[in-house]
Amino acid sequence: MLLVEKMMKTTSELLYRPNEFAALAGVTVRTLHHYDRIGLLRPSGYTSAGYRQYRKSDLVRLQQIVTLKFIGLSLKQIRDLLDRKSFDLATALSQQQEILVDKRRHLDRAIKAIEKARQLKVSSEEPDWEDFRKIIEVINMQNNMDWTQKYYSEEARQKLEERRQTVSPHVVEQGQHDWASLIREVEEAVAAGTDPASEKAQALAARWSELIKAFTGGDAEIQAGLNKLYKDQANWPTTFPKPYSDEVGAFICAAGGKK
Amino acid sequence: MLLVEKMMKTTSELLYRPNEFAALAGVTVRTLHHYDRIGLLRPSGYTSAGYRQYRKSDLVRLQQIVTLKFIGLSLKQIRDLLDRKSFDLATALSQQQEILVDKRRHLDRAIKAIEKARQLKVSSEEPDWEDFRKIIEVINMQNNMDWTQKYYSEEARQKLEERRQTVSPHVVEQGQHDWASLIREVEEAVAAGTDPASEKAQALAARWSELIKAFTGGDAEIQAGLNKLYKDQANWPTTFPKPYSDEVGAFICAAGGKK
DNA sequence: GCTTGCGCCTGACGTTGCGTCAGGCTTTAG
DNA sequence: CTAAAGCCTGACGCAACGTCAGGCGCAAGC
Repeated sequence: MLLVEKMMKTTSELLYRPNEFAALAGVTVRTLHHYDRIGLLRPSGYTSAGYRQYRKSDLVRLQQIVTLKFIGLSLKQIRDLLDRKSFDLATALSQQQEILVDKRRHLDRAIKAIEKARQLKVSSEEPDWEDFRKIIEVINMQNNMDWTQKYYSEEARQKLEERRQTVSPHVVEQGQHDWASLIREVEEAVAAGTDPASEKAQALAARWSELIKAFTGGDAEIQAGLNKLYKDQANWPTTFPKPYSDEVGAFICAAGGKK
Repeated sequence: MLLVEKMMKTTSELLYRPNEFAALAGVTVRTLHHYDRIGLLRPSGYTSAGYRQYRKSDLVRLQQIVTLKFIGLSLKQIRDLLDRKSFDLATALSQQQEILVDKRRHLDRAIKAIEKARQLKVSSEEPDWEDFRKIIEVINMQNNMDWTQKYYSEEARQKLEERRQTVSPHVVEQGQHDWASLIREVEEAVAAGTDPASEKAQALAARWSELIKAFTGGDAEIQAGLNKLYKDQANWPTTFPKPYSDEVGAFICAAGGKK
């Protein structure tokens, strides 16, 4: 026992106490406890009193942990990676990158939604919930595909999914923008009482068809799903999962858009 | 009792059962339970068997909840907002927007870090942890100011903070990029054994000073803090919070960089 | 030798927003 | 009338620690 303690003292220069050690990596002592308990980072040893002792080699590992945490990996993933259990870094990195990009897209949309909502409030003071909700619907329309599950057959949905994966994010962004502006224009046309038979309305309907084609990739099955979607909208209790209003749909229909 | 049940039946067209109701807003029944329990969304009533009953007015509230959740508010915040307890929407929105923008910055940096790490791996196959860590340090250098607390006086830090707020994100991005490339170039110069007195070294040192000046805004106090930082690096246990290596610092010093 | 103060330890509960059983009614479709 | 849905209430689980609470260990000053 005494011998062991003496040995530890002879190498004491290399040992850090929890406080110091944690500070070196910018984490808390509690975090060290946690990592110890879950087996992510075990101290090099314990004193006879149970104090944790760390050394430089532990610091390297801790830094790796912090680094991987920075890019959003879970502690479990980090453990698997560092212990080389069934994982390789390259795969993990590319997967994680995709996940982060997805998250960023969500953030972008949320930020945009707030932006628009704030613009609205400037003019109307009162937070018009209906408008606010619509903004977010439109922004999510093409990206958040949950509502499609109700209308597309499983195969059609898979096709759609494949298409989404082959389409670059930029194009999706573009499409989203196109939809938003087209719907806005149609709404304006409706508000202005434009004749659905007029040239302007025809042009709008043509653009609508174009977008639908671009969206579905010309797949008949998907278009059928869209038709079903639109019919159901008529007795929809609220407008929630509806990407555009009845008026807009009716106008386009009347103007001869294939919808 | 019988009367109450009858009344409910007479208005049964307006009532939704949990399943339907949840589907209308795209949430799960469990979510409704949760919202009920925490008092965020109480059903309009319960049947004698204890079944929850919702109506359209509840749906409006649920949609508001979903909408606010989309922009990242917590359920507690949403409750306070909808119940108009001490909160106003305008403030909440702008605050939330800032938070989201911060998060997006973090994501951007993480994505960039992964990007660079992957580039590294292409060339060296093995994931050089040291390099990987450095990448993230450099990316965070100007943005994640935790380490500055150790070196800057409180006033100097505040100045820095103010400067950061007055500087547009684009400029920060640019500066970050400049630093990264400059440090890389200096590292190459060191590796190539470039003479610190050479013209090339002088040019590098000049650029260095420029960046320091741009970074500190020419503030003497901040520059003093940087000097202190650099001296301490000599006996730093690891390179963790060091934005650049000893060699780079020594080279710039030798080449006459002011720091 | 004794106190003071800082640091260390081990539980153990709190947080956020539900998912996921488990066990037992109720309602509805056939 | 019966079986299949759907509903209910607990209660545990998750991620990554923060935050007590209660109790030692250790070095320094008296």
